[in-house]
Amino acid sequence: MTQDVTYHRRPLNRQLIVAAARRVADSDGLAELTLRRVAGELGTGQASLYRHIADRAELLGLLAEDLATSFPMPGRPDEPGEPGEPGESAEAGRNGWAGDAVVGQWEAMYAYLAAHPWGARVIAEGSRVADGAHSVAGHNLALLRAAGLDDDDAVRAYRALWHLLLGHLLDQTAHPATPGSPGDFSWALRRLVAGIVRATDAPAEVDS
Amino acid sequence: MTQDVTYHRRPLNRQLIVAAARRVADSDGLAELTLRRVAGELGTGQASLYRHIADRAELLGLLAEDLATSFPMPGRPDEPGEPGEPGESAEAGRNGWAGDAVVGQWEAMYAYLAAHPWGARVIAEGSRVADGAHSVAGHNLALLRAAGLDDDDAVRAYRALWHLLLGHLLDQTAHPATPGSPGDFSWALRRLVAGIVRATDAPAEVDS
DNA sequence: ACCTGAACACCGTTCAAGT
DNA sequence: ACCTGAACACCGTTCAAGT
Repeated sequence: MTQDVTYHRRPLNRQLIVAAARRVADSDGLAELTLRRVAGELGTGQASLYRHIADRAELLGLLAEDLATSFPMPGRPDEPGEPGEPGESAEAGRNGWAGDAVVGQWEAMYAYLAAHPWGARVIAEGSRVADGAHSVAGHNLALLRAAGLDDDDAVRAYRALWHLLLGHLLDQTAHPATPGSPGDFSWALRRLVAGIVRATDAPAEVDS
Repeated sequence: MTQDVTYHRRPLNRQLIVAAARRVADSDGLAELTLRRVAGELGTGQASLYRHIADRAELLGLLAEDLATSFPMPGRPDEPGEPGEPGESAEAGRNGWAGDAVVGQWEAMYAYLAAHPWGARVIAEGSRVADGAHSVAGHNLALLRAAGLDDDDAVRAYRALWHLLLGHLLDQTAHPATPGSPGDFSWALRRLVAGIVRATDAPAEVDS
């Protein structure tokens, strides 16, 4: 029982490279994520990495995809969400307002990405939208359609929510000492969702 | 007609360095903005720059501040806004809805920053919020208070609008080929402003 | 006193030489 | 056939040597 996992050598596939890169980014930040460092983490030379990845940009893209595949979806049964307090997230979507599920989903995404400060930057810089984000994108579009949006508006709303999240996270990692940021995103998120959802079912309220 | 301006040499103050950096960023992008390139643009050695700036991060900060000082404020008299079509921006704020002025202001800011793709990145990465942004920040807070928000909510709303703008611009520069992005920001902006403004004066509407 | 060419310590990437 | 040490072309930054 000396070891079984931590002594990965030989095969050196993309999985191992991405895992090592994620380890470096989580522990020491994106600035320390150099190919030399990743190669050293795997006990190999830096040139060996180029047999499995095209360049550093592709590695960052794989990292973004790796992160995106495990986005939380607290509304769904088999998804973890926040392990500590599932009550708050589960409550969203049961109440009357159609936007609650959307708010809960994006608060979970915020908490998830806030735990990986490099994530927002990698996704923002990624030349391609992570394909692994398809499942969470589909889930979000379904939530938005359930709130009364048509297909076009659901896509626009998804992008708007994503941009708000991205801007908040990037500003946060750049200025970590700013006061009251955790609640700030929640405040903004609820206003944006309110503006989106009310715009679709409000016309009857306003016109009559 | 040989030249009269383009031949700056000798003094080499911060102003000239920032202007040269801005020229490089505008023409060739942020990736080409190296200290060697800026020094070459000014006809001097790269080491000479360090007598006027501490390091590259400070230069980017000065660049962000330079950009922030000339943010458009279309509602105010002596501010340029969009030189081509002042009618659209001036119209905002005259109509009944209190959010129109806010929407017009942020659409002008979007147009301004979209013309300088490096701007959003430089501001996002800047270790300090550009001090030159104080005037536009004050203007925005005034507009938000005029829309009925108290001081705390005005600050939160300003941050939320800024994050939405930042996320939109960064996503746009990363994926330039995305369809329908110009209208997308306007769509999201109007929903966010609606959610912010209605949340303050809506209670009377909902309760009664 | 002030400026700056050359050097230093990195980085991503490539390639000829190893097995 | 597959891997990799050493080299290449950059980068930001520093410093001793110039004027």
